[in-house]
Amino acid sequence: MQQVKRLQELAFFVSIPHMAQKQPDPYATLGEFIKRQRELSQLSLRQLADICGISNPYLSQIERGLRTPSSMILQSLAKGLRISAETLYTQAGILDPQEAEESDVIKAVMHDPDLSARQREMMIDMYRSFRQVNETSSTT
Amino acid sequence: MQQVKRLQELAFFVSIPHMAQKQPDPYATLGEFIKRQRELSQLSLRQLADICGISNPYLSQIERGLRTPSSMILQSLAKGLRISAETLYTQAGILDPQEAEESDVIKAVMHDPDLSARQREMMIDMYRSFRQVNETSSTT
DNA sequence: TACAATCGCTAACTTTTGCAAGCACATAGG
DNA sequence: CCTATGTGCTTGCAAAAGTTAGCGATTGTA
Repeated sequence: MQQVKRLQELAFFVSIPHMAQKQPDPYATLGEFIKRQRELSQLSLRQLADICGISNPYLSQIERGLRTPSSMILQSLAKGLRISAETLYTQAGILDPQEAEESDVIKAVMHDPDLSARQREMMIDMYRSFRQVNETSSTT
Repeated sequence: MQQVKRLQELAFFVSIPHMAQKQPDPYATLGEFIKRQRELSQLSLRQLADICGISNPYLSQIERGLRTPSSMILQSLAKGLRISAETLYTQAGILDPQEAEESDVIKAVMHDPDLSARQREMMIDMYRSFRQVNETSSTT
């Protein structure tokens, strides 16, 4: 139930510009980021909208943070802006940035679709324990 | 304009189960994949729905491919299933597969310089056990 | 048998997404 | 001056997303 609240907070953060002060990034909201990218590409709002196959009023609303675009629209925007979809998702606060910095083992475990959630958790715990043990024993 | 059509095709592909024959993956659709993950985690539909903060009928519809979840719902599902959001997006056909590079857990473990040989062995054993358990339990 | 709890699903509803039509403003060109 | 074409924005509206209430079926338990 409290997850709902977290979702709402995320939504709020994504769509409302002045909530962006949390991040040091000057283009913190998804909309601002997209607008910035569009302007860097010298594209007008309509041009980008046409390229992406979405309507121009809608793109306008996205840029101003009035609408939260769906996954597919976001994907389409990523293609239009020649940007990795992951970058866009990260900007939108949808993808975890720190995940990229995790160790390869953890990443691999997280990505393995053949393990259950519990099993993944166990393997990651195990891995972290090993790392910790090695840490302390080497500083002896 | 033809981008619109591509979007629709993607939507169709994502949501309609029997369109999934294109992929060799037996859990090709997002819904099937989520269901599989949920069952691996021994969670009932309602339990996962509660964890993710969404309604159970909606999760049911997602699993059956009747609804396309938004980015935020997908993210929430990823968290609930302890799986990388990227993996989920890739399954949904929203992220390119090569971007998410499903690196092998064993390979990652083998290459990790911070683990001892013994620790590597243990992790790989553990991983193999899990896989085997899942194998037998899914052939029910 | 009956009562309670859990499973997944259906139906009806509210909310949000995304679009078509059209507004106001600016820069030109005839 | 008047049309033309560009910019971004506002306004309803259809179609999806997502929720609440409740169904029938199953399981355990008294």
